[in-house]
Amino acid sequence: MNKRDRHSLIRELVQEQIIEKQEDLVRILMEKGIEVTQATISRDIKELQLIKVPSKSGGYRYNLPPEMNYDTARKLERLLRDAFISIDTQKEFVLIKTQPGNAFALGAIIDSADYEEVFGTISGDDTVLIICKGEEEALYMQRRIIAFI
Amino acid sequence: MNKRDRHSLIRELVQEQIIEKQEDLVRILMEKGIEVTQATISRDIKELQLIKVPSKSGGYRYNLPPEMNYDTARKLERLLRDAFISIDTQKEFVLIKTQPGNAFALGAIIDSADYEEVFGTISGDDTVLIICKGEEEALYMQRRIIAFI
DNA sequence: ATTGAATATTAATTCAAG
DNA sequence: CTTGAATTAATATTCAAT
Repeated sequence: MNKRDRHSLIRELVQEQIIEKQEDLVRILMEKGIEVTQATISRDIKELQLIKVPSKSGGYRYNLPPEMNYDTARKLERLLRDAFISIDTQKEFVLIKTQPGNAFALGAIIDSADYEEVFGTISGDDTVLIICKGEEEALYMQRRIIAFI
Repeated sequence: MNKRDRHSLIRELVQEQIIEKQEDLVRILMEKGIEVTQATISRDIKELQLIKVPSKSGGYRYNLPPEMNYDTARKLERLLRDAFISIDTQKEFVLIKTQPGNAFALGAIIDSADYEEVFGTISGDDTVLIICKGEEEALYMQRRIIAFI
């Protein structure tokens, strides 16, 4: 099993079960016949940006990173509904056209949302260029943004 | 300085500065003339449910607990807009009246949101009773819920 | 109930090595 | 580039003491 697969397995596991510590993952993976050490899990957790959350019940639990928060999402939604004109992708780029004067704000929100898939954004007056990490990511971002409209 | 004050100071600090480890808090508090040990900070972090977030830039950072996520918030919003009839508080209780058949779903969402202020909920067919941890908390919950409508 | 000192446990990193 | 073994560092807990 390669790192990529292990990562997605870990993502699943932390959602399904209560993982209190890294050794729990080591053990569960071992039971599945995947041998890794705590060192690797520590690196995986860092790369996946999993967070360790103190739970109400007194223990700890690893979890997926928090989604975009409600306020940010609402802002994005409002802005897109108000000012969106068009969206298109080309290779690893997503180009969003907005009503004049709105692109900068849009770019700022997208930046702050800190999407894993995004390398960076450049905003003008009525255009935001999102530079993604690849073509696939650009298509994904396009879908995500369309979902807000 | 008592625990309550220290807690709110810590909340502020993690928002203002990048706290990479518990010792950072020990040091910062010390500079402010507040002497605490790492043991206490560890307990504080557990009680405040602060999370340790691996940052994009490679380090770690303590942060406030994640807000309710977008999907949950949207569900709550939709349900309240559809089915909300009234809300009232009495002591530590918040009573929400909904269109028949909707209270259970509403209770479930409020439960899943895991509000710090909430002790538990009881849902019937058209009524949700939220039992809060106190009177103040009930008023706060009322305000939060009204904000969604 | 809250805390610190000491300790135990857990997590991150270093340092080869594949 | 990815990993494990060993190590260091960080964090949680225990055990008084207040």
